Amino acid sequence: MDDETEAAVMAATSRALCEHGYADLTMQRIADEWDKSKAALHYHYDTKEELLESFLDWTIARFDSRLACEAANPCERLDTFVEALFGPAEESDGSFAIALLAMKAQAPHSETYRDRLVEMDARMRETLAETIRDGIEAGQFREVDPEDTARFAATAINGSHVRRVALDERPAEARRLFEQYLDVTLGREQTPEVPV
Amino acid sequence: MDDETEAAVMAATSRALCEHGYADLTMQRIADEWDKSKAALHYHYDTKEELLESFLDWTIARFDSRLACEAANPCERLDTFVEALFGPAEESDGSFAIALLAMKAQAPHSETYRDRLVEMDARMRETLAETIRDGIEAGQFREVDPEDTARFAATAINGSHVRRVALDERPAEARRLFEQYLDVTLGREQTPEVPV
DNA sequence: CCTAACTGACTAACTAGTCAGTCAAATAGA
DNA sequence: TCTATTTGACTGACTAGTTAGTCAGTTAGG
Repeated sequence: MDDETEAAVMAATSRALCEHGYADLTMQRIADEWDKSKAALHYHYDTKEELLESFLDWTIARFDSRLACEAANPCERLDTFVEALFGPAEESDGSFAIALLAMKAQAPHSETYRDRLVEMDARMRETLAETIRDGIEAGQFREVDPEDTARFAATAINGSHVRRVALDERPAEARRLFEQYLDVTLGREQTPEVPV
Repeated sequence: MDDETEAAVMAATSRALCEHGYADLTMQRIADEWDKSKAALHYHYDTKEELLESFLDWTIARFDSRLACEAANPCERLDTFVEALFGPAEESDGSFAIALLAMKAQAPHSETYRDRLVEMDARMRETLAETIRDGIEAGQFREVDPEDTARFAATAINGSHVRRVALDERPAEARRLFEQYLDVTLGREQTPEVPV
């Protein structure tokens, strides 16, 4: 199966999942979004389970690639991070967040899902912790515990994610508070007078 | 329908939802957990949708009652809050968190769910903001913005909740970081030297 | 002509919801 | 008080519709 076909199926799955939700996600609906028959779907993926695992992999890969940043400056790297998580792409679309939360909610019932989400989280935290370590070493950030700070930041990101999906809260609001938290905690910029 | 019956059905729904997940939650499975027939369920609740809306109401009511605290001291009220969210009940059980996240993930596809979750969140944030306001007035907390701080705290709580369900992370870990955040942000206790 | 990609029609299993009838306990009538 | 009737809670069997997955056969390109 070529990459183009895979991408088309994954995009169709994403659309179907956003429109109908995980509970009402059927092979027929994915096929409809793909504009092919249900049997064509089964030609490429033996079972629904197999398709959905591929979809989780694809989703995580997209997430990883968005977070990738080669900048040397820790501050800059953090900005890219925030931009990837709360930027205009997230603001307008939201399908990514909806699909990902659907699978997070399914994690307690699927070891496969859970394992991959744990891996994805570990990678994100490691990226964050490393950036914080570098920032401290460069004298740009305060001397916080990098692992703890990364974990709490990840928790805040997870929280923003749920709120965006479950409460339909604007990512811009979450972004403002998250950046404020980073500024205060890491001692970036000028005014830690009245922190939040 | 008496309260006892309702409680039994709600508990059965909770068990079925935790065991099978929202996607595989059927009237038959709820009935099995209740040890009654599927028809008995339809005798009390006309449709599955009606039953699940009742279940969300019941879940939110349980959440609210857990957060209730009459203490006058803001610090104490905050402690009760943390205890209710991360305490031993949450540590051992987890069914509450799993069920709630299942419905949060479903929110984009159900206005009813979304409305109720938004209300529940507003109540939680208002409780937090008021406690913070009182704490500032009493000179116990730093002069932070109560609404912003409450919103970010709520986001961190939401995040801990997802991590507990999706990543199977221990609540005790989340609690430690959350309390550290509160201590530093609100200026509780002694050492804001090396904040996280 | 061969093969990869695909279709439409099919099946077996499962779904929400219905319905006629059961049964015990409450209620009413004498 | 004894009996007749009603009522609320429930059951097992049923229906109509939907689901994942199969399969024989079609089609287009090399």
